[in-house]
Amino acid sequence: LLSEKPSTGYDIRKTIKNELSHFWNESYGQIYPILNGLADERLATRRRSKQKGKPDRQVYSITARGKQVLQEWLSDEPAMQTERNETLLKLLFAGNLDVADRLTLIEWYREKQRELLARLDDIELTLESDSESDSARRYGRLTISHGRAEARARMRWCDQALREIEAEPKPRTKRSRH
Amino acid sequence: LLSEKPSTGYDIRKTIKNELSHFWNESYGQIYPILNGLADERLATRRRSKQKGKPDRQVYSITARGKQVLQEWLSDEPAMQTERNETLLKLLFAGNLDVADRLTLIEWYREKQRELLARLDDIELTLESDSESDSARRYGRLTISHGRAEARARMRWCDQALREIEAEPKPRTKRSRH
DNA sequence: GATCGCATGTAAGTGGTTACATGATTTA
DNA sequence: TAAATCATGTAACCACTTACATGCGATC
Repeated sequence: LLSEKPSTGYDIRKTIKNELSHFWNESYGQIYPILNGLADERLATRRRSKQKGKPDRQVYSITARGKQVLQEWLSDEPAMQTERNETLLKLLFAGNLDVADRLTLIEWYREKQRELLARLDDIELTLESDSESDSARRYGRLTISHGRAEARARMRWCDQALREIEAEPKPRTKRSRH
Repeated sequence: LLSEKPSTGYDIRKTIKNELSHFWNESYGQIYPILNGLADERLATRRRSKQKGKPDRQVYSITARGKQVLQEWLSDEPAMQTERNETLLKLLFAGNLDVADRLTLIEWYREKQRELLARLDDIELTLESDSESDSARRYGRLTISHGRAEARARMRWCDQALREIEAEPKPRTKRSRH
């Protein structure tokens, strides 16, 4: 983010929350120590900026060396994140639940995707107004369309899953005969 | 997994790798201490089983209390995982790369989705032959179709992204005039 | 003779969140 | 007057991976 503009830890957190939260997140507990580390390694410089009535700001700017290291990192193959989907994990063991709870699980997941789509609309607006560079705006739009494609695919899957669960053959258990 | 059948840590790792790796992963460093913890909390019992020529197996079985705790966990709303996609993160700053490297990034991602689809075919076969219960097989199939829906959506997005990047207006930089 | 599968585990390190501490100003 | 926003940071804790240690038997 410093390659776009000099920022404080607080700024960075805000940007991530407003514009990147559909595919990335960092907490203060990560951001502040990392910025310190960047300064130690001379990948960024720090400048204290005084304000009236507000705490001092620590403004970090990327250095030439920082830009170089960034470019090297960008050229490396991305590390694939370990996929984790707790909904699917629960679904796999849904045999331990009754049918109503299985449906609730999928409906909950579907609702989350709907919420994500709504949030993507907000992020898109922020992105169009706040992006520093043309390329950040252009590629930001692509991250949005990626999010939408995934969310829509998941919603369609939910619809299919709901139909299948509703159509499940009722197993005649010992209990059901009473 | 113990609700399906009694298993050792080694078994569990294998099952996760062969049947759940498209949406979940655990390493030995997690599994063995967790199984120990389950036994401590009386959610599972441990039985040492001797073998000829092979190390002893520690076989864990779920207890009644374990089944109850499992059902409670299944009934809770899933905790949504923090989404992280390093490809999108790199894409957002792709303005620092030349156009060829931007295309390479998306092509790499597309290839990963193709590989995932191939792996899903393998997982499906394992699942059909190895699943313990009917419901595990039925819901296992649903996790596969979820994976396919996501992978296909991402591939279509890649195709779109590649077209857009190729069609980008060439910015007339100072360097390009030489 | 090398490597793979079986089998259990630990130690060190990394990555990450949450809660806390502090405190002024602005907004509801 | 309660709360949100601005602003920086740390400590405690949790989650997770990687590498290591051990060792037999089977396969290539």
